[in-house]
Amino acid sequence: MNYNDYKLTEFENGIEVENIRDFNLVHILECGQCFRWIKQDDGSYNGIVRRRAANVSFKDDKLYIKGANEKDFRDIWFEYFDLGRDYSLIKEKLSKDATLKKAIEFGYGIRLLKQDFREMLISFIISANNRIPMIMKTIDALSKNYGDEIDTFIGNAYSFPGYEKLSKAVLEELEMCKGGFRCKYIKETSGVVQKDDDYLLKITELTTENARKELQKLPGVGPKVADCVLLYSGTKYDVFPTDVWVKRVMEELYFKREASLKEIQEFSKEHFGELAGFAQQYLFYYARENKIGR
DNA sequence: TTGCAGGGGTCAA
DNA sequence: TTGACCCCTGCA
Repeated sequence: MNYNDYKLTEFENGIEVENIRDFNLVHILECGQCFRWIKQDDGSYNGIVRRRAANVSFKDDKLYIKGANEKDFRDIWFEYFDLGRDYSLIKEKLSKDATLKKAIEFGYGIRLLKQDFREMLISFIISANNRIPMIMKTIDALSKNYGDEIDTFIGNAYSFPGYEKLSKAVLEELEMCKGGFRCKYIKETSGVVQKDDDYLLKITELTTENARKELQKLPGVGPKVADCVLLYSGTKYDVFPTDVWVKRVMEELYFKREASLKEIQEFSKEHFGELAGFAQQYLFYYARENKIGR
């Protein structure tokens, strides 16, 4: 799949992209990987990506992106929605596992978004022992207070703040964003990473195992957050972020008993290999929507 | 109305 | 290995 496989039509203030497969906005935007998309009454979503705001909707095999033109699609959205990847092939491979097949059929339109590494790092530090609505509120407040105002067709919006702004923020002011005990981690981690211009490059070049270790040196980053950052920034796909939902669904569907995080990690590595990150998304969505283990 | 448990982990002891 | 942790929601 590449850029030319999609037929683009520009309309006033947006584009229509035809021939999109394996795509469902609810599955993609509500499977816990992103925090800046808000569902509208008509079923479309408003969101902020990089320094752009957009409204996206999907019908039949057509993706509509308001606030974008053909060039934006090529520069931003094609990569963001991972449209170069053949998800039918991934699903086919993973569906050989009968258990996973069920989860895949349930979340058939899931895709892994390729998001900004810095935004993922800070966002998932915020996610620790937190709930999605709160995470979204904190990220929104951080952006309003420390990001840049960007001009958009849906009114004013704010880009996600850079490391420099966050590292220099006064802690007491950061705490106005309701990040609680995580605020000091945001500030400290931003400071560490900001000093190292090539941090992302360094992480990218490491093996997955070493990348996880390196990320965990940052304040507020443990194994789960490290895996989320790697996966949702599209840096490494052979990770298996294991939160309470994934732990529960693995115990219920595979182990049939309680299992340690270490056991689950080893199992996913052996069982799902290079595709572990994709498997995790289907399992997580299946577990949460069906309230597995609750 | 008030009070309390607990949440999509991490850290420190 | 275990408890504390910000803040908010749900529920008694």
